[in-house]
Amino acid sequence: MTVTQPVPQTPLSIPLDRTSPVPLYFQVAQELERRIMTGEIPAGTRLENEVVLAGRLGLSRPTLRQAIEYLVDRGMLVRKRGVGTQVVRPRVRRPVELSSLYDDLDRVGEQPRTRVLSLAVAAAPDPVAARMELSPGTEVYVIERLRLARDEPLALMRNHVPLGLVDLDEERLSASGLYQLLRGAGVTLKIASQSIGARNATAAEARALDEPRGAPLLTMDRVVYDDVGRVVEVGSHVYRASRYSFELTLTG
Amino acid sequence: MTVTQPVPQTPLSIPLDRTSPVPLYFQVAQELERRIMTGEIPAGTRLENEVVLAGRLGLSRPTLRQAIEYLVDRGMLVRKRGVGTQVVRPRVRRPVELSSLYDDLDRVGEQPRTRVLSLAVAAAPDPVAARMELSPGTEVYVIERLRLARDEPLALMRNHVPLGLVDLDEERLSASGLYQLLRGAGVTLKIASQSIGARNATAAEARALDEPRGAPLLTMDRVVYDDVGRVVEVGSHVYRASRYSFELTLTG
DNA sequence: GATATCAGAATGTCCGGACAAAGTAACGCT
DNA sequence: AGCGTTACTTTGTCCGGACATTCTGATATC
Repeated sequence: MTVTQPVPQTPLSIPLDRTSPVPLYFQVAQELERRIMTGEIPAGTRLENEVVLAGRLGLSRPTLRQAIEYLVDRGMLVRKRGVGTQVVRPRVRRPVELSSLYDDLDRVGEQPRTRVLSLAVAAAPDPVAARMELSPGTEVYVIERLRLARDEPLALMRNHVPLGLVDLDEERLSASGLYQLLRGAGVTLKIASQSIGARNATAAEARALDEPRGAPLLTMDRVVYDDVGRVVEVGSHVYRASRYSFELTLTG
Repeated sequence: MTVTQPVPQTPLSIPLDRTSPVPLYFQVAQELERRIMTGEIPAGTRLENEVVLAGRLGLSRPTLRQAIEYLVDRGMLVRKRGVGTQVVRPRVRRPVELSSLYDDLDRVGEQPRTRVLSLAVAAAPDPVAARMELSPGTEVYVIERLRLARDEPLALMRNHVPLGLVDLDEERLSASGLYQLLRGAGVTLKIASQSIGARNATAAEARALDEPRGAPLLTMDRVVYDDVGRVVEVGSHVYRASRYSFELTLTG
């Protein structure tokens, strides 16, 4: 038989603030996440069983379970009935968030800039109207932008946004991302369904993106819904494959 | 002010089998999901409040909440404190699963076939070894396959699998997908981190995939971990962009 | 008439307890 | 020594209740 590896185990102690508006289960989850991320609790560690741990922290088992469940959902812990709860190797990236390219670049210090090529209110083309679940010919914002990072062109973006959600103007679109503006207008982005493909650049695209003719491009078509099921944005973007790729994390 | 749209509401009744090994909350969740998917409960419907509904179904509120939570996580319901729970427009696709191309094609009846181009045990190239968290030069399975759908070439796939997890041979790889074999060997695929990009085909790739020279290809690099954090597979694949795209759903 | 306050309704959090199911390991029998 | 059985540990499911927080709309006030 194989020798079972020693499984480190720590008697866990977490300070809780019962006067805080932050829920107790979330305080526990956050603190655990921090310790796992920093390596303070190394991968492979087995947590004490729920009953004991709840007792030690002065919490009820349901509350502690809620904290653990939160981390299991995020892929940081694994539970097995009859066995216990174990810390999984921390993964750098979270499951893809519903963020815009602008936010992504901004976060990693890539100095995003936007050049608004056109901004108009016009009838949505039929295929777009269909995806937006609007009757053909309904007027929507039509936005075409060029996104740059570190002053290098990165992507051509065409978006369609229904009227009435947010007031758009060139200045604001240049200063921040579309999603920031939507969120700022009280829209809660909830679900997006997207399709990622590839094709060669057209002559115009190659010119705009400073790529040679026939250069490979990544295409991304996305429909975004808010928390009440409305379509809030339809996007059709092309990225320079030489400078961009999609990173994502899947959980099973 | 805008006229608030009428919100349909249904007194809900779900038959429960308390002798079944299927948990009650899951019975409720499944039945609700079915009715939402079939349109029996249309989008926008507001559910009765949790207390009343739990009473009607003969369940406790925590149990009912567990069912609702499951569906909220899957993006089919939306909850708002002080307001209620509402049905979101059903989305065709679930958040991306950790499935292999073979399974995907099989499910939609695309008649997947695999031609094993080479299968060997060899030292992992350094970059691969690094991604697999193995010391340089460790021997692993090296697999090269051509995936066909409806007898048309679709993708070139190169995989690296550590030894000791599963015994691979050409026959079994031809008959099913790699992930099926791994799962069959008791490996629980848990988390994958992947990167999707694009580039032009090399001459050899173009030939194998029946594409013209310089055709755009989608590239996908993936590292898959199991439930105890081991790397179980590293894949580096190229797809014909003319015949394939990645579909995925994000939730925020 | 506009604003502030208040009551009602709904979900969010938390507790304590009970039994079931699954996996592990020790035990006892052959 | 090998094998099946049993006991134990641990998570999974379920119940009932209590109070907090947030949102909506009606009421009262200025």
